[in-house]
Amino acid sequence: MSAGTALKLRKSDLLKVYRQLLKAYGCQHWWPADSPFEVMVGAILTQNTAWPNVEKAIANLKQAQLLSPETVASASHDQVAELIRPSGYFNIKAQRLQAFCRFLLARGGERMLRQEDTGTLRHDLLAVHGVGPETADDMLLYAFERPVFVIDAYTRRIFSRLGMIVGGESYEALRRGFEVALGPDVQLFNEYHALIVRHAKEACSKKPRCAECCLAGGCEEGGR
DNA sequence: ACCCAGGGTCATA
DNA sequence: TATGACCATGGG
Repeated sequence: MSAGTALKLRKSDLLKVYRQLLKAYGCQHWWPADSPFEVMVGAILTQNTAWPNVEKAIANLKQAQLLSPETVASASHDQVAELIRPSGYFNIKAQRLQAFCRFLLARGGERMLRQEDTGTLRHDLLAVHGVGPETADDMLLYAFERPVFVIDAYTRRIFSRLGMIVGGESYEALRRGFEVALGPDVQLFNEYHALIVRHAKEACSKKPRCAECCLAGGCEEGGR
């Protein structure tokens, strides 16, 4: 629902930050995956987990020929769990992965879901056990190519450090804030979030605050 | 030997 | 509504 006071973000400010990031890092070509289904799997596996661990898990699934909704859904819990072990939380995530694949199959597959409007699709994704706001939005933006702005811990840290948000806003408030300010733009949202992650991961992760940050307002800090 | 990572769910107050 | 516990591996 709408928060009492809608988050006020200026388009010019957001675009300024975007240009700084783009200039510093260049085009990121996200999401790192070979197919939309792989994007969705990655979105679940990367929950609170470092990406290199997810890559190992996905490689295991590929090697076992388990990178399709049908095969994941029909495999045993233990087999899936064992394959995705490197991504952490493997019991929970095996359950989530299989629940999601069952959902895909029950809906007639990815092709059918593509025909839903964005609002309906988002609602349906969120109804799957283990798919929360960020996971759903990763899927919507990077697998379904819908103009949904993804909010994650990095987004909160960077923009609160820049003084553009407080940081404690609800997920929905932030998402709507960015979407309203920028206007629907799949390519922009895609690149923007990719750049945010790139910056957060590699920029000033070792210093509390980076003086030569590519963002003029100052960098995020490493800790939580 | 810590700290933390591209979250989400569930139980309590 | 809002915290806290829990899930678990691997890199710094």
